[in-house]
Amino acid sequence: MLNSNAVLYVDVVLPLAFGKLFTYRVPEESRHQIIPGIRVIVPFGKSKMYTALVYAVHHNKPEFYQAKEVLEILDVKPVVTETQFKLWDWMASYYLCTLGEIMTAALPSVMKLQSENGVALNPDFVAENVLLTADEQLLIDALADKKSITVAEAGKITGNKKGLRLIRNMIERKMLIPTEEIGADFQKKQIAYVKFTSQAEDEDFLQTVFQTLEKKAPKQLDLLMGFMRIKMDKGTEFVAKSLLLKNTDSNSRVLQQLIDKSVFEVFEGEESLAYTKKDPASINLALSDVQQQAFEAIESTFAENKVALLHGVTSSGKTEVYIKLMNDQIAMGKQVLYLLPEIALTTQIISRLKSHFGEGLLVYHSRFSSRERAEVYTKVLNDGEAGHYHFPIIIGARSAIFLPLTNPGLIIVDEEHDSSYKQFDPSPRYNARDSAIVCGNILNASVLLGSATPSLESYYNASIGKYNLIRMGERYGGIRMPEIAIKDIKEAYRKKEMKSHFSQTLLDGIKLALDNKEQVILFQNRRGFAPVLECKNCGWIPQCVNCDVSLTYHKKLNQLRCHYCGYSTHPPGKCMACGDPDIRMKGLGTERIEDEISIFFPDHRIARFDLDSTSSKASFQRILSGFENGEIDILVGTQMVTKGLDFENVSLVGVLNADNLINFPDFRAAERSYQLLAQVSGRAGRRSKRGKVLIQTYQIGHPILQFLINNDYRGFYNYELAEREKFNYPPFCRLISLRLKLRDEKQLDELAKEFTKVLKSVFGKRVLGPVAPNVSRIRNLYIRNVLIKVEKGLSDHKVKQMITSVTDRFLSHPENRSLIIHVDVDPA
DNA sequence: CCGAGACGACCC
DNA sequence: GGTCGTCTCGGT
Repeated sequence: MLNSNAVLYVDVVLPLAFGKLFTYRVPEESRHQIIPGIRVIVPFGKSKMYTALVYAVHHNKPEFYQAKEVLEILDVKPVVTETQFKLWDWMASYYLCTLGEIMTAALPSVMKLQSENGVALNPDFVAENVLLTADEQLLIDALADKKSITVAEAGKITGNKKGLRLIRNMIERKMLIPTEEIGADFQKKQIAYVKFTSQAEDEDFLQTVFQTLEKKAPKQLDLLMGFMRIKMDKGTEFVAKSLLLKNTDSNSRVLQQLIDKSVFEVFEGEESLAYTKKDPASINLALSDVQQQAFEAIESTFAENKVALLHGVTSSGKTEVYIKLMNDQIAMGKQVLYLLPEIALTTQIISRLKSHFGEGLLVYHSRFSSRERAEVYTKVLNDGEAGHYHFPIIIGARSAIFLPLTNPGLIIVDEEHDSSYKQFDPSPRYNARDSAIVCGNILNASVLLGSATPSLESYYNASIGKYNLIRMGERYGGIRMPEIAIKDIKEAYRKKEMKSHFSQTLLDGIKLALDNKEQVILFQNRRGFAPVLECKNCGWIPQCVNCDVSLTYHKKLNQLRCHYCGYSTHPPGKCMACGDPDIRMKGLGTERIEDEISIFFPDHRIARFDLDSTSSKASFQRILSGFENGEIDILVGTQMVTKGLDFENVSLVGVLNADNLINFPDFRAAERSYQLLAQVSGRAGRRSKRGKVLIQTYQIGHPILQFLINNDYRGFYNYELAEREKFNYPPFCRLISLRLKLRDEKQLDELAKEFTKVLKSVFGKRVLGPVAPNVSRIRNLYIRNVLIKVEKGLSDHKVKQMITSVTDRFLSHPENRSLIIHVDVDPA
């Protein structure tokens, strides 16, 4: 129990990779404001301040050091709830990371400003009474006309590297106060709305306007009628200007004329006003029989407190089922978290959900700025007062699992097989799908995993009864599964049927589709133009200077680029090894396909959809809507085209080379290939016509491809499960991967061997390696991997404890200090 | 005798 | 993970 007058201390989480909490003293005057979950500013080290998170409040004076004092309290109520901390604790112990790393991942960066913290002049400070140093005077002068500066700027102004120390001192002496961005309201995105003037509310006035317009200005009349129609539909007094103009096919000149006539007025308002919230009861979703059955099976699964795995083929109409489930949760006054892979979060799916849930939908993903994310975060945090949610539906990518939900009834993880749910770097290396299940347990929410191609783990869990499996085996509305054909390119080459990288069959197929005014997707899982340049004479291949990979040639930029560290250079005019000018391009990237296909179809519009062509938010959207609107005939893309996009008019999907997928040296290669190819195939086909998929490969007999042709997920599952059992891989064991990094390769090899030896002394033959990974150097750090295969049934907690103690002990030896060890639990 | 770079302890 | 103190080495 907290005593009312003894000194208070707080244990705080710092947004750093520290495994422990830090204890600070709470100033007497702040004692009543301190509760777990709020943020505070604390001094750290000799010259730094951090936004820290209060984890615990207590009276235990630290024995071995003098606790520093909390400088500032930033929140009135917790920004991290008790249940969130439970999830954080689980993550930290399961994924072997620190709370600080989780804090860094969980809170939008504007909520944890550090040395970028701003400071302002304390209005209560009276300069006359104090003797200022030159630096202090400089800062105070600077603040006189700038209102606030960041700590970093302060350092520059004073030319003093110890800007933070100076500022900390000045804060302690009440000269300055830290400015805090959050709470000082975010700039809400404003858009223009149109509404009637008060004059136009009058029936008679409106009648007159109608009469005048009818004769002279039909365009204005259309706009007016359109306005009234939308207003009626939405049940609001105002309509977003952009929406009005778009829906009435009008323009701002016409609108201006009506404004001049005092019919309309325009005002600026928050963007979210544009959507009206609908009464869930009013949403009448007509589910098909299959959908209805799935819906009911899911509901009864939830009643059993089990996880539901919805296996629905592409276009089976899973989304309708989701919407129905969401609706029910809203009706019960609960929240729903809907997770999707990042690149599946397109406007397509968002606007579809917005049309159902209106302003009740919040979106959260990494294409948002930190500020926008903080806005969503606080909205979720403050929502749900008096048991009512303004934003019951929250849709987001991986990191949305960290949002401060208070009463979720349901968490949906769509495309649950997608490997982007797993964070690779930096730590926390968590899997949002698995975390969602834990989160569901903590918050007492049901969890639904959905996929057309479930991960082996999830399907296995369903087969042993841990999850309930719900199948939706047909495509919605009678659309047939696409016809998948395999083209043997080895034979095609032999018969000279290949034109550059396209078989004649593929070219014919494309031509047919285009002739029918249908669209084509060409899939190649590699970006750039040609993966490598190679000297014809000596075989020299340009390599990255920082990483152990060959550079990829990008034609448009005329650059050689490293896809790992971003290094770029000009392509050499001649071989750097032997001087021979004959340098050839080898291999195949999306850019080259885009280039070459335009030679065969010069009159058609071709676009490319990959990481390079979509780097900006705008270009991403431009290409998507261009394809949607039929302005693009052929879309060439990497796996980006496979995620969550529904294109009505695509009749042919071509996979240029399935081999580099299938042959990827990883135990998940087969699973990934199947998933990727099934997903990309799912883009083909539409209501009236069966879609076609043509896969070019050297290995026509590969079992994966056979299962794919027959749309036989179960066959694939059984085949792959047997492989996993044979070689002891998940789901038959748990994997923990350790990545060792060091600048010096020779030393790394020695340390890696040494480390593995220690590890083996504890884990025996569960330890494999060390091995140099495919890419064995990134950003000048050499890498070695060690893998631990832990059989099921072994105490997870103990295993992790042992790993931690082994690594800590190993790193505590002075000669091993520079070694970096990254632990990756359940690597993707 | 000084400055630059390397290294390791410590951060509450 | 970053910073700061300390140490060493090479320069004059």
